[in-house]
Amino acid sequence: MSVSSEEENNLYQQLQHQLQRIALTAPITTQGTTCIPSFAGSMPQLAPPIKTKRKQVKNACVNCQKACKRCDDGRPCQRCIKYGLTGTCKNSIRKERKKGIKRGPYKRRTQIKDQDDKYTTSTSSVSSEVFTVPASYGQIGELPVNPLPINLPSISSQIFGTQLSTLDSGEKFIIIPQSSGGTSYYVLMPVQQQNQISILPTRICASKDLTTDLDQDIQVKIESEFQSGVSDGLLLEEDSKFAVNKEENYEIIPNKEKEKKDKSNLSVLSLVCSGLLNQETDTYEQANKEMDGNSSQDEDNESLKSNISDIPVSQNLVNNEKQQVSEYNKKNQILDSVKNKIVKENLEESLKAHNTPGDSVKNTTHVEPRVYSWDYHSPSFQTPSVESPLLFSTPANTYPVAQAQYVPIKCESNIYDMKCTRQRNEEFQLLQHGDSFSQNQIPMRRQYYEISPFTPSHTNPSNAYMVQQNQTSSFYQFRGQQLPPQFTPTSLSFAFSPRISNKSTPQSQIRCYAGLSVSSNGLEDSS
DNA sequence: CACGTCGGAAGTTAAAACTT
DNA sequence: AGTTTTAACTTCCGACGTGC
Repeated sequence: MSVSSEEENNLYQQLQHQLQRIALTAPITTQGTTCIPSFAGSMPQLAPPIKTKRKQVKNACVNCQKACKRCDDGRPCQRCIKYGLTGTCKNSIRKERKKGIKRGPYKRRTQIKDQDDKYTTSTSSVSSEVFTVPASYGQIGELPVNPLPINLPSISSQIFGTQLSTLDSGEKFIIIPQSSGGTSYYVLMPVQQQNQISILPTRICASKDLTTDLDQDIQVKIESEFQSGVSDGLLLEEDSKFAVNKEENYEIIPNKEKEKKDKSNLSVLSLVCSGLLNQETDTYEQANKEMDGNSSQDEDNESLKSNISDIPVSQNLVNNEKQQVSEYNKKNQILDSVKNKIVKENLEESLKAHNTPGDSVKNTTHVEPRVYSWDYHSPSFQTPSVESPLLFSTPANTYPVAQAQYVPIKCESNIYDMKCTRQRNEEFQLLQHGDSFSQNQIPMRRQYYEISPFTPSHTNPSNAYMVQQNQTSSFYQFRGQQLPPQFTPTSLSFAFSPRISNKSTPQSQIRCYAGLSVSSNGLEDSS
């Protein structure tokens, strides 16, 4: 089924209208996100309905081919009928593809492998395998899709397939399976961690363009030091939480020596060190604000800010990071001490190399301020953040490591209401694109991230899963106590799973979509 | 306004290259 | 043998020209 531009625009208008209705007006504070589209202070914006994947027939008729006009599968096709060319409306003959043409060695594979090495870690812990892939958000059906970077932890097969599982870290999650080989995903339920702040960001986005030679030099030196002097056991689980956006403009600092065979540990270390080098004080200030007002840390930040002009930027940040990392987990202390030592040594060396004689370090060191897209902290109730990945989806077979996805979710109740009403349901059905996709709808009536176990829908012939309305979930409870209501700026509306029932969907057509909305306080939009 | 032409962007797909 | 990458190949969008 093809959708004309006019129909497409109509659908877009409908969806935009729906989102306008369900959007709540509470302003949202962002943290300078650039990797993820910002929804701050406004209703969710759909991407303009301009670019959609063009549908075309496998084989145009000779007349349409000659005229370079749209054809259809019918013979005669509609265009030939219109112009009275039914007699000559036949499939065009396709040229046979040339054979025996030699190609050079593939290039992209090695590049991607390098990136994957940077983005992933080789630790065996389920909870620590986090990496980032671009997912999709935006509209339903054929409406535009934009990339949304999300964290996708790999998940071990022995626990995959259960409906409610607990990670080593104590976090609970549910599995949302897909039939027929589609990419299943899971929803990770944040566990409140009392008196503990997640210091290490689960991913770091640094602008590659701003990477300085100085930092790279330091990083490379650190790697070599670790390779020779640090045992594998120092590579801790928390380190592997570093992951980076796979988008082109947001990469972790590239290594100079990329082609080493066993890079896993070095990659982890590289990420850790890069994070330490790159983190900005402001980032922590924001993080601390999110973390429900840890006053002592706020003071520390103020102190750091006041002194920042007196200390070379990199060193200042490194020390700051080191201190916090140590607080975060004592297991990192050894690692940090070594890093710190190396960083200091290399910083001094680098500064000597970069400075002209007689200049002070402060005046001559040119360290560009890092541009952090966002800091994504482990989900917690202290940090409901607009930066949290809201929606998720990943094309099947595209990211083979990602069998599951790691997404804090709040579904807005309005979405559910929209689905319930007959009229809107019909609209929604219109928005479904042909038979290519099925629906995973995750309605929510509760105030928070709570989400009930998913069960297959018996009324829907596809592989859709819907929540059971009357079930009460224990998710988002901490030690048996219901968590108090609080502001939650994010929400999820829809998620579509690739593949549908017994229809074969080519890999190129496997896409997922979801809609975005914004809410506050879990209140329903009464309009 | 209808229709023809056509450059080239977008999409498809099969062979080559690569991995397991 | 299976998967991924690449590029040959096709479709058709959209700009433009022409004629009625």
